[in-house]
Amino acid sequence: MARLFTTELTKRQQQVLDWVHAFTHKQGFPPTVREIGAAFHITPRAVFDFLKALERKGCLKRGNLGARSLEFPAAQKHEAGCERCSPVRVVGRIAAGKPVMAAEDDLGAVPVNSEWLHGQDCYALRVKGDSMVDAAILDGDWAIIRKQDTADDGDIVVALIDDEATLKYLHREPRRIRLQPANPRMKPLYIKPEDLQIQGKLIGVHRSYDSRGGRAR
Amino acid sequence: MARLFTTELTKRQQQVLDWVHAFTHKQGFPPTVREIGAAFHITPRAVFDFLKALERKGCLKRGNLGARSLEFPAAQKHEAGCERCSPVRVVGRIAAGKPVMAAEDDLGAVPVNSEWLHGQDCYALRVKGDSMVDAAILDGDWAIIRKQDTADDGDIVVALIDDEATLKYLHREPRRIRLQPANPRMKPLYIKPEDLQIQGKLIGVHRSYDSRGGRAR
DNA sequence: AATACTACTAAACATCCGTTTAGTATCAAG
DNA sequence: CTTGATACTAAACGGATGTTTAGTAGTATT
Repeated sequence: MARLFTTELTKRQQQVLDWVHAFTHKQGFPPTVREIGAAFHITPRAVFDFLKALERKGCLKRGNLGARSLEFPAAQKHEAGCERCSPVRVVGRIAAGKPVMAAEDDLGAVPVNSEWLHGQDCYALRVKGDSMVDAAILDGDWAIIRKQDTADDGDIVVALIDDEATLKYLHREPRRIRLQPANPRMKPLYIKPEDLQIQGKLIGVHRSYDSRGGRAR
Repeated sequence: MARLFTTELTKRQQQVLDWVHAFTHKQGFPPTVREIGAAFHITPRAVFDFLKALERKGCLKRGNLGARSLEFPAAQKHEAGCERCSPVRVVGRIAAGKPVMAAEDDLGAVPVNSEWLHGQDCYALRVKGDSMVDAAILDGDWAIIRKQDTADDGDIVVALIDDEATLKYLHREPRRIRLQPANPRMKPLYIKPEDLQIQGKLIGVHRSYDSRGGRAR
């Protein structure tokens, strides 16, 4: 083997990537291979090679939607948001067998009113299922969670049970903990106090009603 | 002259614009006319008409770079993974005899995910009462409203009745409009179609839980 | 010397793109 | 009744698009 796999970019690749980024930011959409080619006085085929190299190195993703279908992973830029809000990372989904606190899933961030956070470490989870409907928390809502390992009686908490995270009411009983769903068709979960693992406490809920025409994909 | 120039969008135009915004934000680049057409089951030519109408009304700009060259005015640049927020003015309370659209009450602003707004004129209302509990909207929640004077059947709207603003489900019936609360203990309100004054449509909900476990202020 | 990656050119291909031409139908205002 | 806007269909045009095939040349590592 001649050369090992690298994620390092060559000077030329960096120039191309920079230009593509600049174009995308200025125009609101990525350039075509010929637009890139024109900027560097090279043929479409040369650009094609650059894009493949940049994709292999994880700098962009070539979609399969034809013209201009370039996607850029993660956020490189965090521009002027408003002062009153902070981006809160979305770390996963709850109540459906998916673990929380897993490796960063690149699910983006949700802007939350800074006043709600009180400067503490928070994260967001996308709610799945309707175990909390009676608490006015619906499937698809974003639950804003403050990281803490204790909570008060009656709080809505994120609890970890068998590597599954669930959103439930916390109720302490004499010799056990009751994790109560807010859904009459669901039974409470009883666990031993020493098995209780609280991942955080619910401090807020965000919901979006998307008005979509046509068919959702 | 038959009809005066308007910047108001029709219901259908609004649906198309919403879909285009959603696509752009999700993909990082705008859709092609055929992608829009596929979503609404219409021909490219019909989409072309919509884009021209939306351009005339200032909702977007068709570039001259061929495929996907749509630009959106206002602040919103759609870069993948970069979510931002915009401050949305709080203009009052609802469902308790207080008028909306009153003089600025200096109730502050709520930061809302820009993704939800689609660059359109929105405002926030503090919910009072439990007329919408079954729709998972509680007393004290912030209702994020998009200003519009029409809505689809089944939408949750802000309707003005005798100078009072209420949040209700909109249902059109043969000779009347039914404004339905989401609370079994409350009766629907029937009004004549010509008396219906829609102030906006619910696009989002924000809720904050107090640190003591109860509800925020 | 062999291997692998970089950095390109030239020409071509099938497909996809925005747009055009030519219509149909509905609605509302003057 | 006309005008203008909305909301579409059907078929087609020319050009732009990503990609492929077939190369050349240079560099760096093994």
